[in-house]
Amino acid sequence: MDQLFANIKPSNQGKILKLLEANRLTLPKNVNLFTFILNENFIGLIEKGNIQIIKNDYNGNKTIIEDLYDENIFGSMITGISNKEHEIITKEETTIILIDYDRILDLEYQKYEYYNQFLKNLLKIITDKIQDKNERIEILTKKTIRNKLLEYFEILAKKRGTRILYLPFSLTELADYLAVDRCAMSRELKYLKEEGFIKVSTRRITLLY
Amino acid sequence: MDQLFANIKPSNQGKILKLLEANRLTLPKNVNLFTFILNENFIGLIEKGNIQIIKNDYNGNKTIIEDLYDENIFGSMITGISNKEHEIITKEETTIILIDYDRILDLEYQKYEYYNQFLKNLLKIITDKIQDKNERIEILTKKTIRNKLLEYFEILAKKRGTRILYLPFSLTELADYLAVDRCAMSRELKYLKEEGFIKVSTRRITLLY
DNA sequence: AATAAAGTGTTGCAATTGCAACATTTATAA
DNA sequence: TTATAAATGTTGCAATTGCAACACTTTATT
Repeated sequence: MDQLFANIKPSNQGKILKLLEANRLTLPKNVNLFTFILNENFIGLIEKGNIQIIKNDYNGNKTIIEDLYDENIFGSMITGISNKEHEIITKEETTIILIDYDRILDLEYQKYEYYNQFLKNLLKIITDKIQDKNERIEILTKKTIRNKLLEYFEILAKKRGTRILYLPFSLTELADYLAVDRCAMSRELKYLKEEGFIKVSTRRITLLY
Repeated sequence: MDQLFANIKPSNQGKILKLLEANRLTLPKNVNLFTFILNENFIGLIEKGNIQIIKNDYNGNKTIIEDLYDENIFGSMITGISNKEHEIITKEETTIILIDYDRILDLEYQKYEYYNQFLKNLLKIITDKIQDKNERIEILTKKTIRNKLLEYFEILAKKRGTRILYLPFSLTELADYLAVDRCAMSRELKYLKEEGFIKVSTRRITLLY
């Protein structure tokens, strides 16, 4: 909520949600959000919890497109997801706010001064999201598994400000994120360990370089 | 201009540009925009021309991050580019409008009713850009050169509504975009031709499946 | 606590890819 | 027009990767 409603008084936050006919949902673990989303274009805002946006292609390959936590945002327009090819899965109990995107772009709200601020906040959240995409592209662009891993670690280290990294997901999911074979990645991690570049214990990775 | 100023009267368009202290520049072919951009955070809007945003990594690998034409938008916040690692190169004579991004997010403009529309237009442009990123990720996620090519062709075909495709850039640049070795890609294109999947003549590719 | 399910580690092998080196064609500029 | 640069095509070979099959460990669930 923080980001989307930054510089908007709490009393006006409720008004915006009403104007937009937003719905708040709390869902248990392991459900597909598309069961609950009926609009074509929507924005979802995670109040608390964790969801993953997953694409299954015709080869049976599964790709994690996004892995999202509190205050993150997702949606058909933003993420380019559709219920035909994608799943939005809650990884734990999650509370989301659903907004009809078409209402956001509707002109009639412009008379509310706080709505302008709302749009700016939305803009900020979305540009942050583009940064994430760029990082992912940066990683996927590397030609070897080793370089993908190192780039990923580097980005994570910069974000967290430490070289002791706690992976936000399992190694299986990491392989999906990097779009490489899990076994091949496991092998490469072993080499990196043997060559003294990293130390690994469960999901904690220490960068030694 | 069209997209960014959709539903804004021409007279107000000029006012917005003035409010934002926007600069219009016309640049010759093959110059690096960073020579002209001094702000930390900026948005560039292409009125006419073609630019590429290129990243050079420490291995000397060059990656085309974006290939942009008329009415497209780019910028530090949107594209995550910085003059340390990136080049913004004009591929032909190009006219751009440069806007200080920080001014856009500044609150004092909210009293102008057309400014709200401007923000909404910006939002739309940016969400479109996310779609592009998603497509790129979709492609990079494929594990073989063949599948990357086919995914790329498929996306292009859907966009253009035809299975006769004119590539928007050279094969060398396409290899960069797909993040694969040019020679290996050339070989794979040959196989695709031999197996009757595609026909190629210069930059025209016909999908036969 | 027992059982099931999910995640991890390992490795041989075949397929795919990057790299390098070079020939040829096409585009650009003097 | 000619020289120059850029783009494209080709191919052997070594490096990297995906795949498959399996053992083992950790995490959930009843």
